[in-house]
Amino acid sequence: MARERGSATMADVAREAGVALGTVSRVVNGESVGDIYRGKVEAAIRKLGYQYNSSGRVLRTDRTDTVALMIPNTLNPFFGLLVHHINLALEKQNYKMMLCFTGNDRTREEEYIQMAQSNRVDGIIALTYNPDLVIPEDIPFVTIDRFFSASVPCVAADNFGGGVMAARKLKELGCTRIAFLGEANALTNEPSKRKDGFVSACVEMGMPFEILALEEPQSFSEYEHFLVSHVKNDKLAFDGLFIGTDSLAWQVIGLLRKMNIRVPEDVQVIGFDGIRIFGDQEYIVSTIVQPVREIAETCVDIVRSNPLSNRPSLVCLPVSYAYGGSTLDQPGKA
Amino acid sequence: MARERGSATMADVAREAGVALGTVSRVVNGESVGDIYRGKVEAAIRKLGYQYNSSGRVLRTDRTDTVALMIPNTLNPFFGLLVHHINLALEKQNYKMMLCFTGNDRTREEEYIQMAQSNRVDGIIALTYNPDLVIPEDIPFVTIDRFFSASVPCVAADNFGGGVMAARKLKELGCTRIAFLGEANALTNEPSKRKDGFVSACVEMGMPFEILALEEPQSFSEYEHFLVSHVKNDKLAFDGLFIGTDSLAWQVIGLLRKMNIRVPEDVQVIGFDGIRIFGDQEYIVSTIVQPVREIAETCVDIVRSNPLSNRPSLVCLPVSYAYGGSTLDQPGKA
DNA sequence: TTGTATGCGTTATCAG
DNA sequence: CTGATAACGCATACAA
Repeated sequence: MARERGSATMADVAREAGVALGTVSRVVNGESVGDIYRGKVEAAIRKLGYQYNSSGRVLRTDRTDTVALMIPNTLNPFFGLLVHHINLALEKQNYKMMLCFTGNDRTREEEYIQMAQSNRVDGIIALTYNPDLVIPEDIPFVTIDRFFSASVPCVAADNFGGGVMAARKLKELGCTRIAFLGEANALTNEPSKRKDGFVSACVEMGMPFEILALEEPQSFSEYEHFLVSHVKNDKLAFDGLFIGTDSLAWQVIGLLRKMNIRVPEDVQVIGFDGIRIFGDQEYIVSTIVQPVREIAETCVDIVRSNPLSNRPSLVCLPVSYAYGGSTLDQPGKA
Repeated sequence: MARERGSATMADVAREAGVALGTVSRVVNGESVGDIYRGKVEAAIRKLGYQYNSSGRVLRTDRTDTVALMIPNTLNPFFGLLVHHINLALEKQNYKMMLCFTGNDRTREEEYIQMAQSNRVDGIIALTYNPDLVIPEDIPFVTIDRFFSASVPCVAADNFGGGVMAARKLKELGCTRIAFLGEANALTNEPSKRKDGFVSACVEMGMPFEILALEEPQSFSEYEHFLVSHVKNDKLAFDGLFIGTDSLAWQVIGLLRKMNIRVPEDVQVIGFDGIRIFGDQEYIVSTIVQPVREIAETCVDIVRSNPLSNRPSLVCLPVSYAYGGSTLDQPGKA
């Protein structure tokens, strides 16, 4: 029982205008058509209230002009940022976006990939932490922050460079005893390079450091235990912390304040991601900012590119530092 | 040039299995089919690697199992929350979501409505502040927080009740001189009832109050001017503020702190929306919390309902109060 | 229960 | 430049 909506078809328009169906199609698609014919067709379209129906074209051409974005959620503001910029980048190229929340659940990821295939989306952009996800071969696929193989392009911030930047910045801000706290996914995913860059820079600068890299996203209490155990005489053993994400950094700062350790006076903290409060106000903590817009646009460019052309297997985009209240530099940036 | 993906069709499967096309369709759709036939079909599907292609069904049935969500963006965490819960509610009903960012731009809203119609989505859920948007009649349409007419269902939090709740709460917390700050959209949109409820409760309680309701989303400086002009001898004329959104409340609190007015000791502040930091941690300010999940599920229920059935024209869902540090109650809630 | 045949709305090919 | 016509993949009414 089809709805009564725009029920006129190109055939109806053609009949009304006294032209052939193909001519209507050409007019609708802006191809070259004789002025007289075009006029007749346009009049008929108005008269009948014709509305284009893309389902015929999809069937015929197997192109939907739609890209699926698979992402855990939009509660986390970093994901919200990503969704935002990917949507804008897609829109700019006249693509529509099908949004798929995976909740980091493997089963749902697989179901969404199936769904995307059935729905003949033109490509998939995915942010997933599932190590053994099977990537479909028959559809352009781009991942964010997660390297699968050379045949699956991955776009990421320069996480390693960000780690280096954080270590140098802490030194520049006068820190002498610094540490990294964060998750250490055992896999070769990109974010784990934040720690690697940090370590590398510390070694190079000859600066002592400590690392707490937890394998699994455990409860916060492990971080708490680490920090508490590094307090002597009400003083923290560190005067600078680099923390894997802004979210964790925020929690750590809350804990430190409860422990009567002042931020940034006693210890300076740098996070990672670049989260602003309400999305557009101040940075929540001093942080290494991911170039989210560039990441989004790169993903869209790659997913649109011809699958047969040379696709890069890994694109790293430059990060930057931003002041967010948890360091001793001036808001006027560095 | 169609891609080579799952190029087998139901016809191919039928041929391989030695059955009729219709039988394959019935197997794929889980309709009753003789066991022998089902076995043959399933074997053929596996052998050929057949993948269902929904474009044929869409053309045939005019149903896409897709709902378009029109929303300004996902940078604002309240919108992120809404997108999240609407997506989950849609997924639960096996609907896919087409996400459309309007940026509050009238032209883009209109373009997206066109697009949604061409793409034959099964419904549209829209959060728009555009007063004179033309709502399509031929497609189920639900709005959030914006009442158009009795024929366009609107789902909203109980904004009026929230205003009442805020006023009463401030009184309960010991305030005696209170004020409302916020936008006052001239239109009959739902959020403007926050102020109305506040006023109503103040009058009823016999409590003096002031209102600063700006017509247009101007710069923050007008709010600043209002507050500065209500300071005498370093004391603010108010000891309680109800502010139209958490976002504005946050900005106001920042300003007050700069003015050396302590929150909550000197003045208690209640916002509206229910924004948590990082989406899942503490509330950013003490606030009237919108029942976002219920709003989302109601929208999906309505947009799915038969257009011919009686649809409610306005659904208001109950709000609640939550402590977020900017009031003098205990975290143990009220 | 299964087979057959038609049509959904469009694009694209090919002949005029 | 335009007209006629054949797919595209599937659901479904109808016949067997």
